[in-house]
Amino acid sequence: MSSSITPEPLQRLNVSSSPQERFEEYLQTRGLRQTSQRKFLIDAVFSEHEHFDADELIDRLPAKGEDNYVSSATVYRTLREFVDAGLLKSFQLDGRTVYELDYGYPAHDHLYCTRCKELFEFTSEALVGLRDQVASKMGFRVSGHRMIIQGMCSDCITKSRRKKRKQDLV
Amino acid sequence: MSSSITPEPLQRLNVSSSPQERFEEYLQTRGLRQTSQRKFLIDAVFSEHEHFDADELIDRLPAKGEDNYVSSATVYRTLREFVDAGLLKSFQLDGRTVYELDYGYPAHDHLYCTRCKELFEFTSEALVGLRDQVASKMGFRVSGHRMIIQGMCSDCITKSRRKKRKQDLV
DNA sequence: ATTTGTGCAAAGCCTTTGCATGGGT
DNA sequence: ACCCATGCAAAGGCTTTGCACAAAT
Repeated sequence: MSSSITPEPLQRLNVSSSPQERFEEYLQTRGLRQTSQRKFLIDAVFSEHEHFDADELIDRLPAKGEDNYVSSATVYRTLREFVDAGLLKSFQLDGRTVYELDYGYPAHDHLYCTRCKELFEFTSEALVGLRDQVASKMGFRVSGHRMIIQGMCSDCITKSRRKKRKQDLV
Repeated sequence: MSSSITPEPLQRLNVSSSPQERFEEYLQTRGLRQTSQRKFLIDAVFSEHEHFDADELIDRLPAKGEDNYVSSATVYRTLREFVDAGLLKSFQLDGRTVYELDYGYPAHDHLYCTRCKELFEFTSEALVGLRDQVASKMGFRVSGHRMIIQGMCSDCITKSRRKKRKQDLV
């Protein structure tokens, strides 16, 4: 029961095909095309598993004039496709759209530190059980959920204590 | 245990002062002013307890030229103050900011029907317990949370079945 | 050859803000 | 009299879109 909460970093799951392969399949079944931009973006996105928004992604991509430059419009369009294809998940935080890897990673929820703005992940089977119990009581057919716990992470608790001590000395 | 989920409509709690009184207090302690617009808006907002966004609120307020007209800028500014004052809560849904009554109402979470776009409320003590348990494992100091269960409400399930049956007949 | 994708710039949507005027205290 | 609040219009931040050209099938 208490082991149902997993604060450890999430591991990639064993999945039969890579994100690249899965996206190819997605494109082919809909008569869409494989382009250099799409290939480049999928590699860029899956090269690290942080949370990011469109702007952050654009910042770490080649700038205009450099090789492999991709316009922002295409980045936005492609991020949507990745979500459609089940490669990424997206949600809203502080007004912007945040993306995270979905394909190949276990379902999880988030803790959000309102001081350092960092997102932490956790998994809890009990939460999913509770969700389904609530939904069934309400006659709902569940398709998903979004749980974000807001607060202050341990690092920030420490830092804010230090800061407060300093202030108290003045 | 099973009684910890409350799908029934939320009731107003007994609170010593009205939203109006509480807002007056809030304004006075900060040297802010009571204006006709603020009074009018607080009445408009607390006259029904639905979820709404700025646009929906503006739509049901008097139009430009009519009595008690309030500019959109003031509506936006005032909604923020209501949140600061603890009268309203706000959260993001599908990109827009949704407001709901907070002062005088018990804490709760939401089910969101992605078909009819309606929000339903539920309360669950177990969810709060789980939240605190997760947070403490992660060294977090909790300040709040946001849980939204997405899916299809019972009405929409019925409707979509009917629709499907019709389609099948064609 | 056909049809989708891309880049560019413009527009959209929701919300905030600068500024001059109006109104509480 | 002071200074906060309002209305207006303009600007902001993020995202989408129309269009002409480029590229994939």
